[in-house]
Amino acid sequence: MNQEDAASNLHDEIKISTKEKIFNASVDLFSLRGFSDVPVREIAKQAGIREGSIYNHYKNKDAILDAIIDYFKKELGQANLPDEETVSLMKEGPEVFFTRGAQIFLARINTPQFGKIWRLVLMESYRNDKVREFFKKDVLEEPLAGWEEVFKLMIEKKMIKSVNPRTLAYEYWSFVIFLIFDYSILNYEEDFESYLERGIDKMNHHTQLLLEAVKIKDKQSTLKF
Amino acid sequence: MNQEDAASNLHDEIKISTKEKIFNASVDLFSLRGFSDVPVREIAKQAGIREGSIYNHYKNKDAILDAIIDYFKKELGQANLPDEETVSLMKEGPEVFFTRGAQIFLARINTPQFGKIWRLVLMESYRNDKVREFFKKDVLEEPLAGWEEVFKLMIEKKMIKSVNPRTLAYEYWSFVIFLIFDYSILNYEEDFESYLERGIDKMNHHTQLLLEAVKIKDKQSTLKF
DNA sequence: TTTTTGAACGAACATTTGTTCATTTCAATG
DNA sequence: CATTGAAATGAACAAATGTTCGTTCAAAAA
Repeated sequence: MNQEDAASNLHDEIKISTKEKIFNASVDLFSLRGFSDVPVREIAKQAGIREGSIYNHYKNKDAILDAIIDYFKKELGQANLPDEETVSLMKEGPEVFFTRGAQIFLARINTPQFGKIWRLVLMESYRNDKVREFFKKDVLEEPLAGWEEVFKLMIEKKMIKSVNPRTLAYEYWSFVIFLIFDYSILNYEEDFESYLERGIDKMNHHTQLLLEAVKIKDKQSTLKF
Repeated sequence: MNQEDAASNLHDEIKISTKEKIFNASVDLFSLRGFSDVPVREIAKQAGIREGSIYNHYKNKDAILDAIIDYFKKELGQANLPDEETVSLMKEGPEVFFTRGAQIFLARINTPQFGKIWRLVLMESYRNDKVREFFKKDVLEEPLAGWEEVFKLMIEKKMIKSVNPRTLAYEYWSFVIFLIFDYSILNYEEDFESYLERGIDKMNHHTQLLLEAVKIKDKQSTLKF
């Protein structure tokens, strides 16, 4: 326990409501073993209550999953850069734009909860219609459209060659999704934070290669990896 | 029913054993709703038998999943190009190599069963240790190592710039995995065959962009998309 | 035809599941 | 202190689950 936690326990005790305990226990268990493989009784046990109490706070088991997805959706929406910042960051040139942009984005989603819920979302997208719809819309389609705009703008500003911006958006975002996927299946036992650190390196490699393919200058730069 | 099927039914009637019926029903149901959400009774129903009969052919429910994975592993292993062909195909130049290589590979895995089992593998990699190990080893690590060798060879032959072959393998294969992932979550209701057709286009776009970044010639080719 | 053998059957079993509800607990309010 | 209302309890329930097993069936072997 670090100093801050100790202090807050002594003087400023943080009350975790029963509802939050249920929520947190569910995130832990669902993300590890999947929604349908976790009995309500086990959620209660992990939350330190009895199974009946859960129904004082959530209509049923499904409502817990719904709440988790809603929470994630909200948090994810707040992690995006506002448009003005996007435009001003672009003036620094494409390399800086992507490097800094990824840094800022990752810094905002860097909590252990996020790593767990990512895994949960990917898992349940296969079995739950609502989760799949969320994934399709909020994680794939909207970001893809956003990145398409970014690349279109870069082309207009002659920062990169005129290549179909849809293709570029796909190239960029599919790699992000792959990294999330890779984490969620193979590296979820690792700290989300330490995975993100390695992820940002991989992302930079990828972006550098992508820019190398679409850069306008004639001289070939030496790739540094 | 096409001519071939009709003919074989008339003269050369194909007997589907009960074990195969159970296997096929399980592939259908597991891939759609996930292993733990499919009751043994429903497998039996879909196979046209009673639940007790299943245990004449499989030790238990888990053994059915094991059998499916073993089957998939075997089939997937046979889909790879032998080394000699790889080397000879490489003489045609990188563009042809990737285009033809992808064509050949996809032609070999182009069965409806394959599409279903891909989805099943991705789903169960989250919940089943054996499936995850298969995925990690046979779907990620081994192909990555193989592609690293390919790129290393290309660099030695001065077909492409000297960029870390590991990075290039990762760039190439992660896109393949992304396509499989995309299919398994969002497009699994579509024909696997028709998805593969679109997939090969996307793959070619990706490869072309990747080669653009590592090609040796000074003149910049015009990307056709 | 009789015997044998393995598959199919389906009732039965013990567990486990999500959910309900009458009762108890307990802290805030009067 | 007494009252109140919300939260917690845990026994109980029906439904569903994976698996077992004595019996029936049918086709091959004798």
